[in-house]
Amino acid sequence: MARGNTRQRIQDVALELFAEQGYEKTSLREIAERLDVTKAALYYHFKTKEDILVGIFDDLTRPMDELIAWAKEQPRTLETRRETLVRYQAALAAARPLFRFMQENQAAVGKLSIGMTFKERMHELTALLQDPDFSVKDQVRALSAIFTLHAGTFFMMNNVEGDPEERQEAILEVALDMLEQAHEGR
Amino acid sequence: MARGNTRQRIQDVALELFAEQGYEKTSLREIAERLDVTKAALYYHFKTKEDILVGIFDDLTRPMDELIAWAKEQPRTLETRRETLVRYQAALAAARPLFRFMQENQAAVGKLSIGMTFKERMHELTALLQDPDFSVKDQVRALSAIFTLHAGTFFMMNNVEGDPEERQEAILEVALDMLEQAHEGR
Amino acid sequence: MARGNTRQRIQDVALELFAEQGYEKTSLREIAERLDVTKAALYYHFKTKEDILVGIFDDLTRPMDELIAWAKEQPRTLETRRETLVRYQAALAAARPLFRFMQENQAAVGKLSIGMTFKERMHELTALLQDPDFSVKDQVRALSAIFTLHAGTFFMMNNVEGDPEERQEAILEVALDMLEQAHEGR
Amino acid sequence: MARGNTRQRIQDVALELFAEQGYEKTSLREIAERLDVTKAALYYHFKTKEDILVGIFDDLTRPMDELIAWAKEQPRTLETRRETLVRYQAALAAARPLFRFMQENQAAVGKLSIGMTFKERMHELTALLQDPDFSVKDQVRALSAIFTLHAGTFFMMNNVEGDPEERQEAILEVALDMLEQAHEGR
DNA sequence: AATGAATGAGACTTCATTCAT
DNA sequence: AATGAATGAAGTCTCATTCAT
Repeated sequence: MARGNTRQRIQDVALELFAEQGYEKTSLREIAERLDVTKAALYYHFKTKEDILVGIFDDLTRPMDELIAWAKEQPRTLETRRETLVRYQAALAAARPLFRFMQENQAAVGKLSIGMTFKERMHELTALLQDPDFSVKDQVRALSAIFTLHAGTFFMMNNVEGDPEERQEAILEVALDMLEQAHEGR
Repeated sequence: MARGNTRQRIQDVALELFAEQGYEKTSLREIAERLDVTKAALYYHFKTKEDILVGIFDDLTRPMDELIAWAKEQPRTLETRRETLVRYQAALAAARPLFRFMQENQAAVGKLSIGMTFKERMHELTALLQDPDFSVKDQVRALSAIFTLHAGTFFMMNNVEGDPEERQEAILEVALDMLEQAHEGR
Repeated sequence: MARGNTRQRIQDVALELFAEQGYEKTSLREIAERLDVTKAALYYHFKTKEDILVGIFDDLTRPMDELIAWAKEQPRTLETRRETLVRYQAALAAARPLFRFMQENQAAVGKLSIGMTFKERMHELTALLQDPDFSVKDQVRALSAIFTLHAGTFFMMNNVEGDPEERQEAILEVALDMLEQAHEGR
Repeated sequence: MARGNTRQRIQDVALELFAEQGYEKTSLREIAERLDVTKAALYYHFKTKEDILVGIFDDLTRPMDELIAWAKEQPRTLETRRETLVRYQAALAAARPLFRFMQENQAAVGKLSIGMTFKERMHELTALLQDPDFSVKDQVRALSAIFTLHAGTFFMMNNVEGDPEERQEAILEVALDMLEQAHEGR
């Protein structure tokens, strides 16, 4: 019935299942069944299982890539870094299943060709928050700012009170505080 | 020939491989080969593959359980919480492969019977750092202190300069700072 | 090459082997080899080993079901019951491998989901031969009529002389005699 | 605690399980567990799994062997045959689990070295009921007498009313009637 | 009289993948 | 754009059996 969008639908369902059960634990049979297609149909659209994952990454990491590209062109100021955190939190919220998947499947995906790409991205991003004259402690602070956003988005849900929006705001504030403290050098 | 310690050796090798490649990706054949035993021998010592994992958990989460037990008996003061963080970092370092494994295999392990148990432990631990009159932001700070330790132990290695000890010290300092800020209510 | 009939061929070969060696003793490898297919091919057509058996039952018990259905609609007279025995002997001959299999594999099959279904069928069939005012002895006679057919079809081959047809006739006669004696109440 | 009778206990438990689940489906682990011994202990008393079965047969078929031996020495009269049936029903009742097991596991046991032995026994027994000048129909009758006892002991329980003793009596009566009819040649 | 540890064979099952149609 | 049929490799697990102690 709906036609031409099958490729997209495969990716959607796949990501959902990968995030829920892990990449290894999710079989193509499951994906196909959920879409009411045969396994062979998946192979019309993707060359391998890994390819489905790569496709998802290509689509969903774009916001992050754009964020990195943008940040690289800005002056390395506190203000830029604040904005980077703000945007990163938004990216996290937007591509939540992808990030959740990546956080929970590092081991499984580690050896796929995309794995490195992701770690590289993380590395680039965190590097942008660092300043040449940060002390070790300040470097930790800057990094921790990023991870506060991560942990906040994925783990705090059940451990902290407050309505979601209030919580998200608080998380961002804490992350920004850490960034600032790194810059204050104290 | 080697006698009596086979069970332990299985657990050691298994954890190593699970951490390296993920639980799903690691086959019993691999574990057996590495130990130069047959697969059937594994089944003499453990009823299922999952059982191997459970065995590992039972052994390695003891330090964490003891930490929680200890913290529960202390007065809920800043001083107790500082000490909790200090000890937690040590526990993290001691059971590093286990924690690395858990961090990277949440999806795969999520549905095993141990999953919940671990999340419960985390919940209890983080709850001990919280104070009834913390603002939402302070709650985030307290939680972030724990995750700073985690991220510091597992992700910072390649992203922050300095020799390992210096780094560990810096990480702990940052975590303690966050805890203090939560208590200062600022 | 051969096409479309694989499912049927699997069932045929499986029943043959099950009857010959028993259900437990027959491995899927054996079935596959005899068909010159891979084991995996079996799983394309049947979800489990048990499923193969269920498929066979569904197909081969139909004659018996039809016999029961037919008998239920008839008046409960001696004449109907005579006809029931006649038809049952024919059904027995037609689905001989199935019945032989069931007779020899009761233990193995007892716990499969079909087991009960079969016992129920037998129960229904034997009930149709009983009359409300039969004495206990006459009830035994009616039941024995059925079992004479069974025993006759499967055990007498080597124990009784005469050519097969003559034997089958004699078996039926004896069974009918017993039925009549039950009705005569003597 | 109880000592020296382990061999017997193994046989008892084994027969129980074999009868219940079939020979193939019953594992030595199960038997050992039920006895609270290790599998290796079974091997102290029996050389193989099949050996356990052979042991059971050797013990429990004795009554049947004695019955056959006795019958062989008697004159081939109707009276002897009546007595043979009476004694056979008693033997059936006494060694019920064994017979039930044999009836339900023919396929599985068929190839064991004992299998033939049992069929031979049955053959000898049924032969003793036959007379040289029986018509085919009378041969069937004589055979059916035996199978009436079998069916009566194992299948009629739920299909015929009356208290057990009454039922057993009726079964025997029917079997004897058949035998007599064979002799009457009608 | 029995155990603890281990093995080799083989069972059922699932998976990603292919290819003619 | 997709299916039906099949495969080869591999996985988890169970079993009967052995043997030093």
